[in-house]
Amino acid sequence: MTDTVRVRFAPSPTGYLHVGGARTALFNWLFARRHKGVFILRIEDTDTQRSSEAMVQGILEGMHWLGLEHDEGPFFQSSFVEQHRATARRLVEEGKAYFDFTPKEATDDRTVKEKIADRFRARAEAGGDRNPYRDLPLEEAFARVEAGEPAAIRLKVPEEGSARFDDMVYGPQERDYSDIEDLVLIRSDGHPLYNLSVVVDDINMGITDVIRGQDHLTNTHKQVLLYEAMGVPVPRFAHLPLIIAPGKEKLSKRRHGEVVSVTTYRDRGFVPDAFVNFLALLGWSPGSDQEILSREELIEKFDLAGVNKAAAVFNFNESVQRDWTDPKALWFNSEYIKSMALDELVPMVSEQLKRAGLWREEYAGERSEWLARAVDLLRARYRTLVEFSEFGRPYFSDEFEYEPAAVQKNLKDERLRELLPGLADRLSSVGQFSHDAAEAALRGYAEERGVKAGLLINAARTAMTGQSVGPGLFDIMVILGRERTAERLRRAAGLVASNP
RNA sequence: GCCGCUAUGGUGUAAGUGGUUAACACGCCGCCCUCUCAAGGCGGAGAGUACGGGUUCGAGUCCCGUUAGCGGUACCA
Repeated sequence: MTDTVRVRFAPSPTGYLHVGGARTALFNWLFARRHKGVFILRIEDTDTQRSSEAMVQGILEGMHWLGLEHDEGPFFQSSFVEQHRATARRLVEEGKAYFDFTPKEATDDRTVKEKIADRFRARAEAGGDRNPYRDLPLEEAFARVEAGEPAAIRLKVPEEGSARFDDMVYGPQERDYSDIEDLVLIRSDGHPLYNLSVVVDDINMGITDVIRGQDHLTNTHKQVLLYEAMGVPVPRFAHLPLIIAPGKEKLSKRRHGEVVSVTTYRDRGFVPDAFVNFLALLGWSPGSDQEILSREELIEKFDLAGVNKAAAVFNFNESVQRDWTDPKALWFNSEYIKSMALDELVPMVSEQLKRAGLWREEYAGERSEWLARAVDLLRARYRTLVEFSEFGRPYFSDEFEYEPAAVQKNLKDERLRELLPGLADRLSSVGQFSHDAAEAALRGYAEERGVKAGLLINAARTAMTGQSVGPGLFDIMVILGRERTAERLRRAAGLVASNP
């Protein structure tokens, strides 16, 4: 037990990195870091039909964005197929596996479930006899293979007794051998299959702890059988509860699309640490009330004993635009945005401004301090980075839209047509253009003209940002500066509604 | 069909070896603050622990059954 912990994340590149995969990767990474072990990335690309290079890139990108850097790899399973074949062949020679000459059945993946049911029924009618090739003499079997007859290789599962292993999350697991079919190790076309490949690779990579989704729980018995057949020690296993869709439906890439893809969260303005924090608490708890946990705290507190057994609902809501994903994920993000170190936030916002075409070179130079102030002013009211370039646009550009509802609400009083330019003049004359000076000037002007300060304040906010909501007006004025303030106030006079 | 896993407010989770009115967070509602919206502060509604049986002085915690959801059962991964 003093051996170095070695874990791996082994996605198959048949799709983008989704939240379930990301959570599995995260837990492996946390476990490795917690135990000062090694985190390995292995791409299981043996399904050549469905795997693609683009998906490999997508997975790598997603992991990099999440900050889950691997210590070894990426290894590609496809480069180990010779070894997989050799292992299977050796098992045949040792009498632990056998050649099956039964002609391959055509499979169409769309109807597998029905096929399985059909097969079960047929088997029950036939009396459930076992494979006739199971006990074919070795010489005869090899002779037929030499002669070119296609054969799959299957593992000989014991006829009586049961397989068992102890799962670090789900506890002791037992399954009758009679419920396990002699699994195919190598297809008749020579292609190694999943259960064989993982086991061989995990052995080669010295994996000590296999941490993966619960969808592999029952198949683990087959893998344990394989370890035993090869005469090597069985690693520890930990299965993670699955992440499911609202309504406790299963998560489907097809149906739920990009809302479950990690890159969507990157593109829609999530802070990586916030998303990691959210993911960590989906199926795991530190056992305390603490919700906000830094990466370091996560590593320090991570423990498989705190992993929950029930599937966790990822509560996204595709139908509501501003609440497109799990509200708690959004809350974590806004929490990070408003309380993380400003000098970490500013580069993220800068990146967003670049993407939106709002970046100016001065922000990196003489205006860097101004940028930090602007970000600090806005951060408490935004939930994603993207909002800095959307709702935040008027702060970074002179070209922005006036929201009709805001204009309607705050620029409808006809007196404003004249008051706004008047206010601009008044503000131009204040000495130091500060928050307090601007406020004094505005309030004084309002009193002189016999209008409520609120009228001017709300009108000015809409005049300056096109919006009816936002930071305190005088903060807005200071951040935009005297010239822009005056200019926007004058410009907006033209928007004041003419007589209703 | 068969095998397995799971089941605490709408969601994520707490409640060491069974022991007072089931806790926290998100979300929701209200109040305060206030030039608006957030943020922040304060308060509230919302579960009697899927259902039904047991065991026990006592069960969210143990046992059995039912139901539901999910997973597996492939010459997919």
